[in-house]
Amino acid sequence: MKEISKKYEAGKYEENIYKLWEKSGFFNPDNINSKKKYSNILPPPNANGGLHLGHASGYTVMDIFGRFERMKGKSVLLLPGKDHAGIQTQVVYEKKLEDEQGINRNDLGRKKFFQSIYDFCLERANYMRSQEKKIGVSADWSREKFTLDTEVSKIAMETFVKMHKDGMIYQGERIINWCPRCKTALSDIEVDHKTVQGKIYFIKYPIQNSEKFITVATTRPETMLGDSAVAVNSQDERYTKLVGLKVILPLENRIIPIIADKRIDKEFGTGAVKITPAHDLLDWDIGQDHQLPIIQVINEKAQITKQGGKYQGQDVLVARKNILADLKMQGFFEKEEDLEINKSICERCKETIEPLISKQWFVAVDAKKYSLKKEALKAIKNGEIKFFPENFRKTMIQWLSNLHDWCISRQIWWGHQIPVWYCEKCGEEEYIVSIEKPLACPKCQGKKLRQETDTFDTWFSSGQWVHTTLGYPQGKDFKEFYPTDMMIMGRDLLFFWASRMIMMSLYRTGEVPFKNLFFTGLIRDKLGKKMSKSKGNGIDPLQMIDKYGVDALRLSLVMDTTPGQDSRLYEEKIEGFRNFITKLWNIYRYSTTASPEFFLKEKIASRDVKSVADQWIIAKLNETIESVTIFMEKKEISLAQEKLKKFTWDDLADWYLEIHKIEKNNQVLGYLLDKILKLWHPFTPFVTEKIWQDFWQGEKMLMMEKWVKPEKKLEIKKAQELFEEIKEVISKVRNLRANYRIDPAKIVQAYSIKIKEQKIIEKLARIEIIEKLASTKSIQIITKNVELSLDIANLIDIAKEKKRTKKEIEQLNQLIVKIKNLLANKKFKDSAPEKVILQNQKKLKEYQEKIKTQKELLMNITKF
RNA sequence: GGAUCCUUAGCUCAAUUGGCUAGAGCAUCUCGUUUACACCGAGGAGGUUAUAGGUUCGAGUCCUAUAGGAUCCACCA
Repeated sequence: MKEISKKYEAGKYEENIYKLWEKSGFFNPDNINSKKKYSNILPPPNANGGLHLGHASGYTVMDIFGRFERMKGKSVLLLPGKDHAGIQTQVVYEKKLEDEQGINRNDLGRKKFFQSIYDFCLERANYMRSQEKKIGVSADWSREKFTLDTEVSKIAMETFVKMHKDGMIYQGERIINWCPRCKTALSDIEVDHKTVQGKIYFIKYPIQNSEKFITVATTRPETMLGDSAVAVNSQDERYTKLVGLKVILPLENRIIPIIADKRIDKEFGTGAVKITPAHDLLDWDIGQDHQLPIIQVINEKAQITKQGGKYQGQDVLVARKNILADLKMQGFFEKEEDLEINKSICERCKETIEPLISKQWFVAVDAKKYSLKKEALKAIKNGEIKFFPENFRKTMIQWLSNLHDWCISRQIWWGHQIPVWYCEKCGEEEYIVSIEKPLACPKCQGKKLRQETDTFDTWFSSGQWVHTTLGYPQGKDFKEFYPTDMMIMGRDLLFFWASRMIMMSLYRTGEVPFKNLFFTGLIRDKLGKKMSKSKGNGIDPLQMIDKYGVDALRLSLVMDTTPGQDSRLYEEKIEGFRNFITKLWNIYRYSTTASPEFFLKEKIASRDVKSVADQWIIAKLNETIESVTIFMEKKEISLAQEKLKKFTWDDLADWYLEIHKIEKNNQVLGYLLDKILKLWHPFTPFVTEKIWQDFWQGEKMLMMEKWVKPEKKLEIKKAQELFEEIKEVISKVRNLRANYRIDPAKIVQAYSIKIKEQKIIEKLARIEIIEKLASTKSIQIITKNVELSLDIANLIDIAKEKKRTKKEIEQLNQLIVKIKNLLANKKFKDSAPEKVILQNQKKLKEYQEKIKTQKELLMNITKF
């Protein structure tokens, strides 16, 4: 006989099993002959990265649904890809260049720099791909895409051209978030905020032709070089007289007005604010409304410009120090106070953001001809997309409602260069939007054209991921799989990505990109902290796979989780699921070692279901299949798994297998094993396929088996109740034995006037039923179909048993009163559903029976 | 300032959307014999579901308020 190891050695089989699946070709939907389609475009991870737990949990969910749908007979497409991740990758790569070669991007030049990142990403992508395969994702690798692939980017570029035609693109000098380290503009969403301890400075601005001052408060005194006004709240009585007067800007001696604006907070600082339109977002708005001059005093390297006079060339922080010193010397400095400041930082490199005026490209999100914002809102409000969790819909609606125009140009090299061309003769005022380089300038026929150097925001292309990867508009995949069924992502991508995909795909294709949008939560550590490299509290999924196997990791990532809700992960948890995998393995091991002729059974006949236990377990199985299927369809993975686990461990392993040792029925056992392998496969694909292959030897593959259905014909209701009763009797005996330390090896003698399933009760409760008991005293266990008298009266504490029984009677009495009252209540009868009423009636009967037997028992003990 | 989520056993989480005596796992305690499994089995202890009200025949679940925690968005001159 074949040796099977006691434990499932995951590492030994995983690679080969994945190869088996891959070789079969069924990851590719073209090889599945089915009219029913299911598609999920996988979110592309950053090509430069490595696999972390966030990816692992996402992929697990995607794969679970993918495998489930495939087993339901659909032609399933899970389309994988990689994202060039513009700024992030450039930041990483520049650091690498600096560290390894001591050079920067300018040393290489744009072309070489681009090419070398490209090569780097390609190499990393290979690595990343092998890691993704380890998770078990059943993705079609032959369709793998990269955001910079020509066919993908072409479609994304065409969107820009179309948007331009539709009047949704404009170029403008506006205030934007500038990262001095990345040297690029950022959209609002790419800016993070961080509270830091800082100072607020009070500076006196002298009023023209007066001895008086107006004091302004600022956290950034260096920007005063670019002030073009002082503003107060229009309702602020302290200052109404001053509005319209002029002040002399200290250090610069420029004359600027005092203006009134309702956006100024009276309570904050002195209620008077210096206005620097070039370096503050709110000041920019106020400056626009009051037509104030814009004076740029900070440049793109965060240094003072020529406009800043004697401070020119100084870094902002140096300039701040010098300016404060000069103000003090000249008597304009009033005081400083500590203040918590909410600093804007670059999401990617954490550098302090400088708001600057800069010429950038924008997408109008609410243009006349087509409103990205309104169309997306309409679709979402119409319920064209199902959200998991549902309340994220509201969050999305709110965010979209407040959406501002989107700055899409970045001054980095790693990305899609914007398809705009300038004529060298005509200058920047004239530009041509075209994917191909135009032959000549349409105005002057000049041939010297150069392309815009800016690149697109990464989200401009990844926001089109669904329809570009499917080859909109003519692609076969687009026609077959769009709109896709499912999209799964981390909840942090709700605004960044989900919203943009909805807007842009709707704009291009007229349809939403996906019908279901499922969010995973963040994976936190045991203490609920975010995992991060710097804290060193991260868990490496690959290490966990090596140690516990992928199936265990997959379970630990999705079980006990709720969509969109953060969850905690730690090794003990993974270990627990590894233990379950071992249990599954041992169910298989028992089945084959106990009966060498054992085999999996797809179908069995009613006559094969013989004993009460058989009937009971089949009924349990049916119930499990039913609810697991329903839960899966409702996308309740966690509940499905819980139900399955309970059946597998409690019902099958702990009860049915034990009974199988007493009364073997390999037909039923083979049938059960066939079913649980299929049910578990989406969740734990490796171990189930391994067991399956051991039986079928390559004849067929579990991955392609059909999802199971309950066989109601095999079910007999009566047996269920009886078996539950047998279980209860056995538990009661075990309970008594444990309570009174009766040696587990001791076979307790018992007498019975009424018994069913004698052999099972005898074996599992470790008792022996004999003709006549030696002792006249005995402890009784009474149920509907069983009456046992156990010869253990001399071993137990009678007083204690009496007390326990009395307590139970009391409890039952309370329950009975409660239910009786409920059933007597007219309102309850009128309004409660039929099902609930029946349930309660049944319950009442049960309690009444129980209380009867308990009373008998008490009487019996009292005799002693 | 606006919004969302969370608070259930010592710990981590459930509870099929308002209906069975609120369930699991881990940890803990007691005991371990069997034709799979000690990564195991049997049994026990552990709960006023954060607090206070309300709606309801019925509330962990719905509403209101309070407290604590988390997150997101906006603003902070």
